Amino acid sequence: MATTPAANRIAERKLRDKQARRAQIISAARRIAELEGWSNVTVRRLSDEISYSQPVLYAHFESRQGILDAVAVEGFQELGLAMEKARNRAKRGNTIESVAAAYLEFAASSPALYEVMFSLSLSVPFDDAATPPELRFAFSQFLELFPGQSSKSEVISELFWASLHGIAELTRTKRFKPSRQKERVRALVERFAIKI
Amino acid sequence: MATTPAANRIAERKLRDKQARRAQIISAARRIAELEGWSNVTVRRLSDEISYSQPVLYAHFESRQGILDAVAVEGFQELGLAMEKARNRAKRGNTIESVAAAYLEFAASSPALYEVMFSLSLSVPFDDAATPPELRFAFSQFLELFPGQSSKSEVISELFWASLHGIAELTRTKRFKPSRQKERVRALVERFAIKI
DNA sequence: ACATAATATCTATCAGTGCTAGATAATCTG
DNA sequence: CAGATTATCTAGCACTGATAGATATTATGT
Repeated sequence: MATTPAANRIAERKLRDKQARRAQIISAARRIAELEGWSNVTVRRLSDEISYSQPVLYAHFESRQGILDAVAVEGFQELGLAMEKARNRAKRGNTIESVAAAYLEFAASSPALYEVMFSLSLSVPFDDAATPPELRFAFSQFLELFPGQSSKSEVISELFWASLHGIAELTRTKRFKPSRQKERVRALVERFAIKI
Repeated sequence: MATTPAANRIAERKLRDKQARRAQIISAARRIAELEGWSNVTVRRLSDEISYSQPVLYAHFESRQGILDAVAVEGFQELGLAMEKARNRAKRGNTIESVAAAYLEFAASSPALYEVMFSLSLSVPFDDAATPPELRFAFSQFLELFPGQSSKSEVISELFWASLHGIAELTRTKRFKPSRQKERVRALVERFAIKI
């Protein structure tokens, strides 16, 4: 029953291959979504992209939705990192503006990614044991902006997130003219930088 | 070639029937969406509901999306009316809070309707000649809240709308606990009632 | 009143979707 | 090297939105 070293190396290689293929699927889904919309991200299309037959995808993901979820989680990780970077880079006093700009820049530059991050409603709840750490990490960047132990600072963080999300979403769905985005951010920062 | 009065009455009755059927379709779509989600609003299901064959729906709407659009437009009309009512009912000084509460109440009580109103992105653009008046009417309620001729008040209106939309959306997708909604609204109103 | 034109509606079908069962090929294990 | 396990494929199901062509119903001109 003792697994030989050779067998170990083989098993490892297989695992690597599997993970690589998983990454390929996610990356293809993301690329197609960004170029042609999520409705064109079909299981058949994805299996074509990775040159495997259709059922192979179900060895990596439970369902089509599972693929979208994986893309979304990747998106939350990237968004969190972008915000963290913006916070660290900012000069004293305008961290809020810096993070706001980074958030909206992320949403604008990857609209399909942003879309899937917030349309996977029921499958990935937030305040739950099953909430992906990537999602928590992203939200923690907001909490850092409004330090304080009270539940009040948490409410402010949520509100700031909501405002940014609203701007991003109304821009993405063509309700807002992109031209006035700077004015919007300025007005937003004005209202959140002050102590009330 | 002169159409007789009888023929006129018949034509009118036919028109009435057609409009009634159109209303039936929209109402069925809305009901099913609210109870079972938009993915269960299929053309076949709708044709069942009105006891006609499937292709009949295409005499009323160009496509399935056209049905969703019609539901969304109806939603904007109702949202605008709800906000107008809240504004008129409010005591002097807390119109902003009153409208905010009405907005979130609308979104919470008809989540599927709210969803379709903001997910029909490209098919109904905002700042366009083809923007439905119902959509303009709803947004005009925000403009009334922040009177002033300058473009600044328009930016504030947009920002307020965005904040409410963000709250509504993050609540709908289970990112926010509904229990703290009152605190959020209070913090939001604080930030928008003041003059900066 | 009746043949003809126009309208309303249906049945049947298309191509495409997510997903799965069952068969086959490739690989590992004792 | 035989037997078990794993990887992969082909073929199919039930469903979707949408449309073509046939059929029934209604209106119109003489």
